[in-house]
Amino acid sequence: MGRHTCCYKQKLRKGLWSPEEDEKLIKHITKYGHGCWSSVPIQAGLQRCGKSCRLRWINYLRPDLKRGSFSKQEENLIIELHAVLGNRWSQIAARLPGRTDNEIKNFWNSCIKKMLKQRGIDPNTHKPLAEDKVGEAKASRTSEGTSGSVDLKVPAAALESLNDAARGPASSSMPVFDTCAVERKASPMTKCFFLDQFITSQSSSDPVSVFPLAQLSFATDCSSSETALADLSACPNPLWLSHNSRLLEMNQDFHRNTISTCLPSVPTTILSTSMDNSAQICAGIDGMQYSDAVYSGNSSRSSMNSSDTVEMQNSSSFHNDIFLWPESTPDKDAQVQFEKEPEDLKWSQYLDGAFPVSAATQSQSLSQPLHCDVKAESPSVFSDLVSWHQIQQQLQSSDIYGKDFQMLSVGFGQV
DNA sequence: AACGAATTCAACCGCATATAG
DNA sequence: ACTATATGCGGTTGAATTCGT
Repeated sequence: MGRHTCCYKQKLRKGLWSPEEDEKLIKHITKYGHGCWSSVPIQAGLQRCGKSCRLRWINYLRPDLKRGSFSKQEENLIIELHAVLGNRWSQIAARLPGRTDNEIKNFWNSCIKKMLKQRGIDPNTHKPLAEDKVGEAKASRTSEGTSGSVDLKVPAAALESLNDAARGPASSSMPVFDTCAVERKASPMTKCFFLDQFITSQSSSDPVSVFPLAQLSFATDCSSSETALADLSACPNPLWLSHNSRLLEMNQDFHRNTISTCLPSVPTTILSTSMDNSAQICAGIDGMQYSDAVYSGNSSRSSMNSSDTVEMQNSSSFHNDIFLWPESTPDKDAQVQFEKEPEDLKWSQYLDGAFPVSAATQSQSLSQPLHCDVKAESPSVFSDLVSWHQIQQQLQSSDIYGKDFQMLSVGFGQV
């Protein structure tokens, strides 16, 4: 345990990487992939430990990094996610395409923390600083009375910000979330569950439908989809939150169906179950207009390979932090892209920016923590996506599903 | 222009967990 | 089951850069 064995070896360079070292590492990974990180420095002729190579690649050299300053949306998302996840930077990073955990962590520590303090918000608790002290005292009193209570990190600040957003001009019909209601629901038995990806639709004739498009992501204190699901099964009163902490009012049918439909999912499965069950899993969400399908997620590493991730970059837009459906149809370039086998894509070409990757597709295919993107061992998702395209085309030609279908395609990954 | 303070951010460290043998 | 090794994560450090005087 502890320090990596290669770190004990002599003559290993430390400190900043030189351009020559970067070049060696890029060339090596471009040509061979990283494989076993501990062997990378030897094979690449670098006087570094594998760990250092990995870090350099992940945080600086990999081509799908966004770089540049954080957008307002990203900033808000980080704050909301932090309210739920705490300092789980890797999980937060998984929901911010092109950003690394290190980058987000630095941004949090250098900028957001300061900003929140200036606004009178405790960056740790996400509550107003003055109120926080009262809350602490209250918490200590209640904890004396309730042993073994669940540490429910209900994102009060996030909900506050959502309420602010909901009060905005673009969201007159948005639900105004009642933070008190959340607290009421937050009995010791309550747990929060998150859907990585779902879609809502609303028409005059149909009730709002919710399609749980991806796997159950995580619970506040669960390590995997499986444990989250086990918890969900045992939890009588779960709180459903979207990836960015939005509170979802779900009825019991939704809970039951989610258990049966949300587990390790591949795109075709998602499609079929979601489409088949869409009528059954209508949930009681009133007036919900946004979609959280903007970021997908593959937080469940146990069930999905990172290269299987279907990540969507919004070609849509936010207004007042509310997701707006795109008017345009899916990007045809992106479709062409996915119809190619990943093996056809030369990594070196990618590094050179040679092959045509639309902005949307770029983050789709490469937004998740790398290392798998280089290996490109699992083309299954691509074939699934081809199927998806075929179905999509059929459905579009039939013109039956109209806007719902458009929503689905957007949520599915803007393919 | 020069200096020190503040800030940023790449990289390191140590630990926990996963995996292979 | 146990041990050694590999990987990933979050906290921390410190060099480089920016800012203020």
